[in-house]
Amino acid sequence: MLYNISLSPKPFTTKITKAFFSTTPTATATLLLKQCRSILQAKLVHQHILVRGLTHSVTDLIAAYVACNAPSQALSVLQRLVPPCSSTVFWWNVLIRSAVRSGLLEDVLCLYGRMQRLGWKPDHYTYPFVFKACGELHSFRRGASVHAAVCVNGFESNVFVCNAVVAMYGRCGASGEARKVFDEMLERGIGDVVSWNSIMAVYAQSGDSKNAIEMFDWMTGDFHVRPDAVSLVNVLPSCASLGEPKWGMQIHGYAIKAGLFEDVFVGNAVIDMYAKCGMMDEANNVFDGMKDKDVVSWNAMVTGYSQIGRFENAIGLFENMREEKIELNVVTWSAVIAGYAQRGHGYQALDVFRQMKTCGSEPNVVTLVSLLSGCASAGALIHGRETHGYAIKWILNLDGNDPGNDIMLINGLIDMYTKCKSAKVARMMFDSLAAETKNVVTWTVMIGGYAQHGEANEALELFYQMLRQHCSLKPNGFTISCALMACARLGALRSGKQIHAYVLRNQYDSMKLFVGNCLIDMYSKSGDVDAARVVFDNLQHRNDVSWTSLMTGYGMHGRGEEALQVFDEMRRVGLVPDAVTFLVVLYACSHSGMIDEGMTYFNGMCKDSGVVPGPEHYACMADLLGRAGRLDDALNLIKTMPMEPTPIVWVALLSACRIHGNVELGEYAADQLTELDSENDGSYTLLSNIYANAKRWKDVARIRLLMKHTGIKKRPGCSWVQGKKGTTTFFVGDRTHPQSDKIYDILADLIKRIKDMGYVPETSFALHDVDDEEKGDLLFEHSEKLALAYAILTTPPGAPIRITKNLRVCGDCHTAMNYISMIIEHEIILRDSSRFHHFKKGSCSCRGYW
DNA sequence: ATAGGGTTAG
Repeated sequence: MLYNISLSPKPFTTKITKAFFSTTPTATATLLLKQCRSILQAKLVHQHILVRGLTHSVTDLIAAYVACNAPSQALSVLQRLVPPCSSTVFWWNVLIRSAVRSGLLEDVLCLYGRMQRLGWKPDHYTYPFVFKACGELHSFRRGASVHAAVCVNGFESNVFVCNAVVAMYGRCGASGEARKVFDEMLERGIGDVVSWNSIMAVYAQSGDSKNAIEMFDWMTGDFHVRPDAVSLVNVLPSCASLGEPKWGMQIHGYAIKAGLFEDVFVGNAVIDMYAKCGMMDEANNVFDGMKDKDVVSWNAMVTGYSQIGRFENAIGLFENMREEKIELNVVTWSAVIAGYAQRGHGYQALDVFRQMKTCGSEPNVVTLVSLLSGCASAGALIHGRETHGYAIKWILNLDGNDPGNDIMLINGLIDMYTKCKSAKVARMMFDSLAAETKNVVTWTVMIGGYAQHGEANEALELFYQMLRQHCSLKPNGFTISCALMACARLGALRSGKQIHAYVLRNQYDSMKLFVGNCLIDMYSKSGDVDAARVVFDNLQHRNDVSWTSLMTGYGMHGRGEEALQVFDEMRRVGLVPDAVTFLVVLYACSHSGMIDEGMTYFNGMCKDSGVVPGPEHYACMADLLGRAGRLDDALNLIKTMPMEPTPIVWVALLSACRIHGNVELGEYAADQLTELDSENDGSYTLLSNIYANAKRWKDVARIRLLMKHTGIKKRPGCSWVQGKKGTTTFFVGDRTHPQSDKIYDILADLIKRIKDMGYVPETSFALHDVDDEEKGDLLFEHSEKLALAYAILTTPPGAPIRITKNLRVCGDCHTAMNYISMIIEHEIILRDSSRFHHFKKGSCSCRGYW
């Protein structure tokens, strides 16, 4: 609080100054004050005035202190003056203005209060400054009370004051109040072009593009007010955010006609408008035609190209800027870094960052945050850490940092660490933050990080914690999407439904499509595809993701016919299938044994829809043919691939070999995988199982040794049971559950009973070379069997049992569950990594296609 | 008054 310091100069005692001032009269004091260039000089003269009692010089004294940038000294003089005193309000205004300019907003309000307590009335100069401060402080309460004072003191007919009121309400997020004041101005006939600009800015900043444009339309139409450059620059961003260029083009034309286009600000705003509408050719025309370009013009072009994915053009322009020696600023660098980051090229982003530092440009928060997102998408932990270090240095070197910047950086860091598989580090950062520091994004990146990282349980727990602890911090659409993603992973139908209810109770209008699609995905993957259908049918707007999510749901449930119906419907409404859509269609066929249909779609996708099959599509076909036992056809198809087969293709063939016990082809596929340096733990397990099935124990041992040597560990199988109180997790051979003994007892009893019914353990699904008896035991410790026993223990009779497994369900478990479903009072709904298995009285919905 | 940044779906 610079302005509260009340300083009286201490007596000055050097001989020289005494000698210098001893003969100076009042007039000389005034003259000297005008020449003061430092606080020290002003203080000397001040001292002299006090000693000599030259009271007439006080206004000059205040002026001198203001000129020497010593507002607190000026204030201390000012405060001793008593009204009426000519020109004093002027000096209060000068001080208030300097406080506004230095960003000392609270001081502005203090000065405003103090001047009134000392008996001065603010005037039409004072109020705009005070409103500016209220606006920047986003303090509606204080702004409104000053507005009331304006009305009481009869300033509501002053156009400057009223314009400031409009802007203040806008900054406080009260566009309705702003509009009221604006309308009153129009009624009084005192509105000017600045008033129109102000109300347009209010709407533009609150994201109300329609109203912003409507105001522009009225202004130029019914009211015949000539817009100036500011009007255009205010309204153009709103045209862009409508996503269609109709209004923007009109205003572009208007700017040319009105001769406002020479203004570099207008040109830049037009470029930006076209760029945001994705019309880079138009933007380029404007850019080429501009006489004066500045760095903003270039940057708008660079980011425009970068954001529509024409990154080569963006980089080209960037190179041009360097050639033409345009001074690159921090925005330019950040935009290029962000461009690389968005395309997942984290390493190039880092490289540009290094160049930036060599060029002597200082990075800011935006640069660092962009860089972090690049590291995140590249999974580059080491570079992420380097950036972390830089961020710490950067924060420490900063004075007067905006706290909003800190949290931005921290959010970026948390996101980077979760995406670089360091969820623990991320969580430590998250936990070390004070509750009031965290914002919605902080929670969302942490929840989303867990959800995507396979720790979906943690994600849901954190989400519920957020709901419980932070009534003031509401989850936004992103948060909801992340939480639903976690439910989808776990197959947590109950939690998913709760979140669905939460969505219905709270308004998530702006995010309807995203949240809706996540709900479809959640219901599909949690075993209730019919609920997914209801959500789908109730969506007002659907996009390709909505359709494919629903198809995935039908596909996972083996309801291939319905999936294909959805596909037809999707094309009927005019949506064009893309690579992902076809992948989903092919999987639906594969899971339902619709081999001919799958072949037809695969063969026609390029011809009919122009989608060239990629390795994923070939992998899916290998899966489809392989499951059906047509292993040679699968191999032949792989051989016709126009590109090198990727690991997933060989894995598909290998798993088909596992199902059909083809050792020779399996070895071939495994060899191909080794050649590709693929570190797929699943492929070793598959090959080992193939050998075990053929009773080639030496080879089983060899694989086991190989895995040991290369340090590849089998990803532990893991199953989740959905219960009333949430999710319970079981790993292979898990004995950590408090009711573990009971669980194993139940399981042993079940196995005994189904053995009597004819169940024979399929020991080839056990990984190790041990005698048959023991292998049986290992099989019984598979996580899905433990989960089933626990579910039987805790589920009320008649209620369905829902289990989700992280890997594919093992063949033995599948058989066992089929038997078990005959002797228990529950249906078993098991979801594994690829599809649903709905066991009901001894039969499974997958009909052998799994 | 114009340009850049962190979180979401198949």
